[in-house]
Amino acid sequence: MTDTEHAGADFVPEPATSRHSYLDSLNPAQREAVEALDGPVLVLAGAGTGKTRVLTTRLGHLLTTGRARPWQVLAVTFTNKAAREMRDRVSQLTGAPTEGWWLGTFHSLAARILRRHAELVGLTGSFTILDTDDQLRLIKQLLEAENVDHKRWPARLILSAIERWKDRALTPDRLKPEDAGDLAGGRMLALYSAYQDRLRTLNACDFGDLLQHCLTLFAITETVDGQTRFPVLEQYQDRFRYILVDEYQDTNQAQYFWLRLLAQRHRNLCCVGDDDQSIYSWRGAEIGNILRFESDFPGAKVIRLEQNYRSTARILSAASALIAHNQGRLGKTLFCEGAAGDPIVARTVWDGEEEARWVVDEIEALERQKVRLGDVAILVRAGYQMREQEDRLITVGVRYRVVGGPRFYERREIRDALAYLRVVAQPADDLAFERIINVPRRGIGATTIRTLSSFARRERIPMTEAVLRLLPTDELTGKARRSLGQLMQDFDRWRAVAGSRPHTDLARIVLDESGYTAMWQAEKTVEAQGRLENLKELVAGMEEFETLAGFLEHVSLVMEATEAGDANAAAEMVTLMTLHAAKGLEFGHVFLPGWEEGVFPSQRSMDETGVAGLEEERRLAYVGLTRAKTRAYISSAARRRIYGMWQDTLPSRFLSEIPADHLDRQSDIAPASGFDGSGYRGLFEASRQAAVNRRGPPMLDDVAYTVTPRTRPEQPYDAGHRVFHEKFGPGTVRLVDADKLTIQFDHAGEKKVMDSFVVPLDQAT
DNA sequence: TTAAAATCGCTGGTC
DNA sequence: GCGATTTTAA
Repeated sequence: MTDTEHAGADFVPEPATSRHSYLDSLNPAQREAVEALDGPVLVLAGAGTGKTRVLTTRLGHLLTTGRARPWQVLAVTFTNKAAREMRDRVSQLTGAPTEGWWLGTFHSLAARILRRHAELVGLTGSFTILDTDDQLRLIKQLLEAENVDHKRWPARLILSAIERWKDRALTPDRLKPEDAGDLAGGRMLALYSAYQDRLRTLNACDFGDLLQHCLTLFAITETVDGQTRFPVLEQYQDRFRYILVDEYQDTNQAQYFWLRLLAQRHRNLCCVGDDDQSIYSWRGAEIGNILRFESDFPGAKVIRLEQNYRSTARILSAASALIAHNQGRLGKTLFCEGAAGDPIVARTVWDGEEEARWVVDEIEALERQKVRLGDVAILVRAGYQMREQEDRLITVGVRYRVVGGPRFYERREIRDALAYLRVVAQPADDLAFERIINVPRRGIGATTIRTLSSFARRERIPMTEAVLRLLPTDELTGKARRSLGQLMQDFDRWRAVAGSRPHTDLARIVLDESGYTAMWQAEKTVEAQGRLENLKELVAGMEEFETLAGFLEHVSLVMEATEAGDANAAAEMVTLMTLHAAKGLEFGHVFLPGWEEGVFPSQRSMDETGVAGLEEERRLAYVGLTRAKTRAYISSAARRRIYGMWQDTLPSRFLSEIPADHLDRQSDIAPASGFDGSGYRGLFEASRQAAVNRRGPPMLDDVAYTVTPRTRPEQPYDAGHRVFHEKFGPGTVRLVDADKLTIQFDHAGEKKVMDSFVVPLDQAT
């Protein structure tokens, strides 16, 4: 391995015998978690028990004691934010340089491995990473090509089926027809295969592929002296002497395989997580991974972090009592040394509007008590609950921010600009090409695009290649033909620029010469003005990166939201977000509106996955409560307008699962009847699915990679043959030049066309 | 090609 | 009941 990984070699670690002052401030369990370096370790870190501290200290400890060099440690997180935080804190702790560390998200680390061996899975090192938009566009095309009713089987649904399979490391060849059921009218497996084929043609990956292709690489074997070896896998197994994983309860099956294979050699795998905070099953997370840890890794040491440093005793007991209603959990007993604190306010109000009024009134009261607004959060179950909270906050004039809004890189102008750059960097990136082919307007309409894409698909070539092949023919008509010719020339020129000038210059040139900037300038609206600003910001943001490819990778893997407001302003704003978005955060005062049956727990979640769904909702409630340091406020409305219809609602069963003496029950209306689950129980049983009782860990067996041969129907034509062309009608072949035919059409004159556009006349019926 | 009309769907959302 | 997307009409 030749790269910058040895940059940390000049860092001299302390001898292992010296005292490490950073250990002194840890409690015994934390200290044990930091010092148990060898063998498999599971750190069960309850909410607010100093998990991040343990993770970073452990990582620092590995390096300071000289047990491992930075490039021998693999540290994996789920989000870029977590990775950044860990990187910052460890380098602060050890003073070691951070280059060359294998610290990052699953996807960025997998991409790093994959880029080095891309050829082995049929990609090149410059492969593109697609986002959801690209994926959906691709799937829509495939649905059309496969003649699937896209009303009945929306692209979103097809995509999520594919993603769930990838989460479980199920490639198309590992699926049986019954796995797909009647999805896409029985065409689902064909669609999945076609999707993968198409990605390979595009030299592209989706996020799932980053992991999946790694597994394929790891499964590559060779025979040396009659012994089976795994050349790629062993290389990384040898390298990573210590592996550290954050949020292990959120790992999916593919990630589990990936970790397990990498850890097999040194067996120094430390996973940190909390089964009670597993709230992502709907995107493939397997709580079973953490529940099974001890049996997966025999001899594993399990360390429980149970001392909570965040919340009051009241909040902690309430949350513990609530989560105790779950069956499938490893079990922890959280305790704290702080004050008992106030009971949780549980208020019943008449409707949603009144609820919002109450929440904001309470926030104003807190403000009068000198509580900073930055220390207050409103956590909702679903996005649709945000509006009425926002309305009220605006009416009253309380400053707030919404976490999880639209992101910088998801804005239209940014995606357009990136699409141009992607095509420059990678001519085979059809999805990017299609995005900008007629932006700004160039007179290339739906018909032209359909011609191009069907030709490209038939020939198994990228669209830009299809354009080049069709340009010298008459398949393309006047306006479209001229603009496409121009566009191809432009891209050639830009690619030359890419080789000679800095990529920020390239971006300016491309946006300018393509007419893209002009397009927004022509629109004299405030919105267009903002878009131009964003484009400037994009180009400015590119400065940080050395290469265009580096920048593009950053964009696809690190999709960061740019902060709209200043950081100092954020300190004085109420935070409004979903419970999911709140995981890992803490606030002095937490408002939890909408605790009603059907809303929270969400009816849909219970309908779809029964008891498992309910337990996940309960974990979400646990996450919500444990975000609060000093006070929590729960509210439920007696009726609520859902999808425009008024519905009477019952208080959430979660309220009745919190011991009454921890609650300060307040009500504006007649006392609400508590939840009595009797009517529901049968339903839950009936809809219980096999989600939980999955058997032992499935093993990764050998997956051989096969290249799909390029198939091209042979259609030998000769001068004199009678043929039929969809657009030009019947004609006679005059000249044959490889796949290009010159044909004298009966009604349309002489044209040059591609052979694949015509059929022998006797077949045309 | 654009604008109006109709339709859909509606839990969570990182990489 | 609302907003985004898609279809249809001009």
